[in-house]
Amino acid sequence: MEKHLKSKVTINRLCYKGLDVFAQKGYHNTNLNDILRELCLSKGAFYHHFKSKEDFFVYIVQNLVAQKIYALLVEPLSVQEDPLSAITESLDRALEPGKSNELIYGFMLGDFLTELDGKQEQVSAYLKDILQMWEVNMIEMLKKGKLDGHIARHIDCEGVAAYIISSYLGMRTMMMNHNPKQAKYQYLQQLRHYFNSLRPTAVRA
Amino acid sequence: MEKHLKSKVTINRLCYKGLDVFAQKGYHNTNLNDILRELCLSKGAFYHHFKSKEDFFVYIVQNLVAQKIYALLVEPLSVQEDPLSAITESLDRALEPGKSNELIYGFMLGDFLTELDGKQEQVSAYLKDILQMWEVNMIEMLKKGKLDGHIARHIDCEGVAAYIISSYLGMRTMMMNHNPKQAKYQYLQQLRHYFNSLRPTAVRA
DNA sequence: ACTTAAACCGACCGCTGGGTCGGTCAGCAT
DNA sequence: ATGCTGACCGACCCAGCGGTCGGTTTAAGT
Repeated sequence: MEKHLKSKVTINRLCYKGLDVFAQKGYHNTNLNDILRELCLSKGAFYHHFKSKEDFFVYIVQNLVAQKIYALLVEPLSVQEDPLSAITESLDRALEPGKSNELIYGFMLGDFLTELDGKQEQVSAYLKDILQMWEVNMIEMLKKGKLDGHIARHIDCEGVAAYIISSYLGMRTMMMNHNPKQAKYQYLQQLRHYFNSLRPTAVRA
Repeated sequence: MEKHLKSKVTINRLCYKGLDVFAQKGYHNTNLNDILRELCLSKGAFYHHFKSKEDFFVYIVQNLVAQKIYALLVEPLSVQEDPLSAITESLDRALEPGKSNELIYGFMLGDFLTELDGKQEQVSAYLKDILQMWEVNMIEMLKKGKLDGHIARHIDCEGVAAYIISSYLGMRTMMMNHNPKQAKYQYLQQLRHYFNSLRPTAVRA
């Protein structure tokens, strides 16, 4: 195989495995040796491609997590006219339990932020950026929805976006005690109730 | 001072400082040496009273966190007839930024659960218990409120409780990027919107 | 074929931090 | 006085893990 390609393949293997392990065990609890052993790679291979564990993590966040969040939670917001429906559907899709290895990307942001806040300011800045990207896009869409008559005029779009994201991030912690499928169903149900309270009274379902 | 009393004092100092540091830096990021140095105590003193770091943490969770959660978030639910008002007020009070050292106890549960899940099953079991105590009490009160006509009959109380707690836990992550006072205000505002959607239509504000 | 450099190996380093252990000292009982 | 016990000290131990570095293999250029 070409060297260039081989390098790419190795980096990819490292990143996907890294994402997997980081998501499962958190940043501090994850050690490189475990990842390397599972991939049959050496310390040298790792430090040939990345200059530190932190660098590695940031690379993963920017290249895998950010893109997934965007594709799953940001981009779908603008394809529909009614922002509340768009949000509901995007979350529905994001919560769909895919193949076994599929990760629920949105959640990880919250987890990592919780773990790295305070310490590791560099890293958490990147995480915050991603969350904020989601938030500002949602606010934008909500405001647009207000103009189009999908949302009552007195509603505070910033507050709504923060509330939606909060509940989404928090659900992870709750889901650990419950059946995921049921939790998803319940969550979306309550989200719909909440959304109904945001609509102009004449349109309320 | 009597020996017995002196021991209690030391344990108390350790626990309160420990709670403080754990809440700020998380479990893994907290090291005993820092705590000990700040209290001018030695390793020996610590391991005379606690058999491990984990033991120490569990002791704190069971003795300080659980009680505070109960007093702040569980007990107040039953003093009022309308559960939705009771919940709003308890969260309002829980989110009130008290004295500088006051901790927002509810949040920590979510943080620790997020950090310790997977690994450290013993510990996270205790944390889950506390969360569940909150949840089942809330469900109970919601069901009672339904009978009393404060909540619409078709509402799924389990789902509502999970949704409330989720949003509460998740708000911590969001609040890190925002002004806490404004975040609290926005949060309660949206909570009220949501609650309005749960009331019987005739009573809806 | 020879050179070069990237990809990779794995032994090693050093720090961090949980945990140990022998010792000291104060207070209390006999 | 004597002995005992519980509170506490702090030097030390050691495992884990991030990071280093000299060496080896392999693919590509000439």
